[in-house]
Amino acid sequence: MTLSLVARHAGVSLATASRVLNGSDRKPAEDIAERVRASAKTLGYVPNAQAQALARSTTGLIGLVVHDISDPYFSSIAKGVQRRAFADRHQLLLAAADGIDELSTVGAFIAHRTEAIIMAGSRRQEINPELVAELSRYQQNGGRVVTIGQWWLDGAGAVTIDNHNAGLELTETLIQAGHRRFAFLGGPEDLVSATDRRDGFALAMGRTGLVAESITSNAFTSQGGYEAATSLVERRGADGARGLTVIAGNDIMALGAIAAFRHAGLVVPGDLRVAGFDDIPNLRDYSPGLTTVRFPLEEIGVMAADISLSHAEPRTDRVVGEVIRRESA
Amino acid sequence: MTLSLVARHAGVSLATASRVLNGSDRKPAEDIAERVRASAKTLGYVPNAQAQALARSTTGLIGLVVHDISDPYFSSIAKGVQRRAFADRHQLLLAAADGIDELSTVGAFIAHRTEAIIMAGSRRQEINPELVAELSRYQQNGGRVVTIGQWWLDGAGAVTIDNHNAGLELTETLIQAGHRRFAFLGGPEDLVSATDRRDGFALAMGRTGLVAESITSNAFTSQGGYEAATSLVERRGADGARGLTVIAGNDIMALGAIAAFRHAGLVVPGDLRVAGFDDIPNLRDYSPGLTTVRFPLEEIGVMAADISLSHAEPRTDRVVGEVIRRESA
DNA sequence: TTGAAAGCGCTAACAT
DNA sequence: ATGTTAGCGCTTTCAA
Repeated sequence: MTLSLVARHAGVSLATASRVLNGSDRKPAEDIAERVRASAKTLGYVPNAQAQALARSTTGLIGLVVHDISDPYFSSIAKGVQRRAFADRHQLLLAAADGIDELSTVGAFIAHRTEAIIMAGSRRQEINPELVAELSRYQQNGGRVVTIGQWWLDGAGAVTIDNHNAGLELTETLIQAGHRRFAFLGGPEDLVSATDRRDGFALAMGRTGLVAESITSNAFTSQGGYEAATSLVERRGADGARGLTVIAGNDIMALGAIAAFRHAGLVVPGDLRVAGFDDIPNLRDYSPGLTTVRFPLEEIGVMAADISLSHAEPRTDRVVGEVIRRESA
Repeated sequence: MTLSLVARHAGVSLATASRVLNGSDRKPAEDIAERVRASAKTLGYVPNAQAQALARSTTGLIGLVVHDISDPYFSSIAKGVQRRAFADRHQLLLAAADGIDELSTVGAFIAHRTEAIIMAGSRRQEINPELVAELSRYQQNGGRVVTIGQWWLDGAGAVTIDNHNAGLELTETLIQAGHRRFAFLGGPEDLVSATDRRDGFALAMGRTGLVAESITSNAFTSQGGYEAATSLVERRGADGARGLTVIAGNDIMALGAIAAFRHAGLVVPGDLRVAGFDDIPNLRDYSPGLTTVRFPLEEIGVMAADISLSHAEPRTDRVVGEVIRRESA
């Protein structure tokens, strides 16, 4: 079903049919318009977005690249992005970039002429220069880039997450609450968000003259947290671990760590304390309640989409976390 | 940057440039090809997927509609779909359909000429006839539809999940293990997957001559489970609830229910037992370990994408659950 | 107000 | 093996 078929069926020109069916400033007469709509309805006309995109040179597409959509951190963000995009009649192209294929993923988005590309949490210590080049060219051609986590691309918008401050505040809060012996079960060394959290932790420690009993680096997953905790217990023995306050790189690592401690016969918060970051959904169901730093994940997605869709200068929105004390620490 | 610019820069025809850059059976000479590739590279050419789609009348897009992408059930499925689609150089259009906008969502996908539409878990007791009409027409025009959960559309492919059997087996397993007093905290009445699980439960009860002490219906969310459990305790008192085996409509309801029981001073599995369905990711971290019926969520996504991309007759794959006993029941 | 026609960037016959 | 050209379905000047 094409527009010209509809036009013929309604006995009008292509141009007129286009004007009544797919918006325009010029408004055809109401009787004509009605006839066209009727024809469209009976023929089951659905506009071809591809053809429209070609003619208007704008696609109504926005692209989101995440590390792992099954990670609650990213799926919460995705939900926000999708909601905001949909409200603006835009469609969401979703891709996962588990590292190496980031470039080809972005390439695919560019091929599809997405109006914006949102990069969630992929800021590594050393950014792939090819990626930067690709995204920069994309921007020069009118594409908009929004990064989530940190700002790391010239000319791009961003929703920055103050991980350093989160690490600092969480640690200070716990120190003020009387905690003294700390271990940090951090995320990957090459992820800026992970090292920022760790550095914030280290700063708080330094200010108080405390020294961390252990600082490790593992995957940002439940398994990563589990392994980090397991090896911590192996190295120090259950008795050595007792009394520690363990800060994990994020909530799912924290949950994995707690599971590992439990398997090692250690009870949280009885034997040791654990805290995380993010406040992922449904944490309320978890026992013990996890002490964490809350970030409004879905809202972050909305903000990123907002910047994507805006016509103004790309802006940077800052998000600061809020320490949430629960039972685990 | 357009193909014709590249062609001119390389001193060849549009057709030749197209052949070397974007596959074709006809293979231009290697020296020519090299020249074209070089030009494309220096000019930073990226094919316009829209134009290609128009010319080839195939978009390389597949659409996925889920209820809520932040629900681990759906995000796991989405991960599988995305992975499989990406492996076939296809892009994923993701949309959330919290009920009413299902039709417009599907409409948008059709406008974008997705090659297939995967509908995850939206099978309601009474299907919107407009939705069916829209999808049927889509299929007649060459689109492929795959439903996840149940098969409910003529001519569509499906990955069916045997919820009835899951409810049956889980209940029978628990009965054999000596459980006698059951309550069922089900999902929404209008969702077939929810009622199928409940019916399987009821069948197992009937076969053994047992009668459920309570059967309720709430939202398929942690909150739904929490409320169902809370009202159960309110109705029967803590003592009345003690000794019950509570089967929830899915895992997140089960976790919500356990939290509610805990807040009511009841311990699982000490005071009562709880089980769920799905085996969502990271359940291992949860304590007590949740007894559930495992479905290979990510694999289900892969299967659905597989059917979407296949050129053969749309098929229906059946997935049966596997009862996983853990500590909670 | 309505219509005719020139693209948008690319593919795929069809010619050469 | 390479080039010419007619579309793909739609928007949008420009004329009427």
